Amino acid sequence: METVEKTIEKLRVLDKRITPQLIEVLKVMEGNTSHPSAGDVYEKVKKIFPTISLNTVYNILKTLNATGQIQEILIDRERSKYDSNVTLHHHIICNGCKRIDDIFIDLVDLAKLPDVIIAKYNIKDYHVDLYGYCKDCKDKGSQEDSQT
Amino acid sequence: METVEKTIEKLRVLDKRITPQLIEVLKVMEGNTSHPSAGDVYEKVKKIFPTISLNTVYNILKTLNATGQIQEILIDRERSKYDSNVTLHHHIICNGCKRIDDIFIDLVDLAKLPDVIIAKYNIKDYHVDLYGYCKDCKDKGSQEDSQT
DNA sequence: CTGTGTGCAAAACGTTTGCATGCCT
DNA sequence: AGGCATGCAAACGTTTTGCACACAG
Repeated sequence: METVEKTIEKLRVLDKRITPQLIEVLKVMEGNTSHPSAGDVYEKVKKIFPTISLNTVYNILKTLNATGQIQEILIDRERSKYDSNVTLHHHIICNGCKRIDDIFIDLVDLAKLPDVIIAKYNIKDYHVDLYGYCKDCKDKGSQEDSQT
Repeated sequence: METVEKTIEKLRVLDKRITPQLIEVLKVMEGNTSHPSAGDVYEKVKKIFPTISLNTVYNILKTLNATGQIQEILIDRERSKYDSNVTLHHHIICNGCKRIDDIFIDLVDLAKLPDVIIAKYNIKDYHVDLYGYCKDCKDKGSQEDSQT
């Protein structure tokens, strides 16, 4: 998403009601690169807006995702995470602590795909997930495989 | 995974007990390219082995995944899917019907990653998920976006 | 004023856990 | 015979649903 203000404008155009709860969620997500879960967002918003319900956070995140302001990340089986950056980028997931870092280098060459496949499916989007171990986990020796 | 027989041998080496339930799950997975969920596997095995429990299917799939015989796929938020093909390949997900097809062309050029990142994380593995619409869904006009 | 968004509670769903029993080795 | 795997039931955590109320437009 862009700034809170610009996002509000986009939502207004889509006839969405601009509620204080929505604005708080936007503030939490703006520039947030930590890929928070719905629960994470709820906890943060609750500090500023104590009466908000988890359900409302789910509703707002669903709307933001459906309208393309944010992107739902399906990497952690236990809970969805949300990415405020909807531009093309990829993720590196640490097999140890499960943290998700962003990569802004496009590693994919769609031109390698045969025309048959391009024609058969309408590829609109793609994600690359790289799996490894982050520095912290390497230092702690948390790898379950390879070099001791 | 390879053939049921070869997989059994690998599991035997790992001191896993070869139970009839395990064998039935292996039979369901062998050569299966439909990326079934635990529930799907359960339903199929139950036809041949009516007393098997869903829990047992979960246990077996977990073991097979942990030992590298199959691979858990985290694409569908609602349920894990399992891929009997553990060789490097990617997935095309239909935004309409959510079916997952396999792509055996490697689209990724890891060499594009700066050495800094390669050194920082130990990239061991990567997945590419392409999103589009399969032929069926295109014919049905199920796209939610673009060209009518 | 109208109806969408909120908040509460309860339900739903996939998955995990606990435990007694069974059967592979 | 010993102990891991099974099967049943209950628990768990996330997400969804239903409904009355509130407030943005």
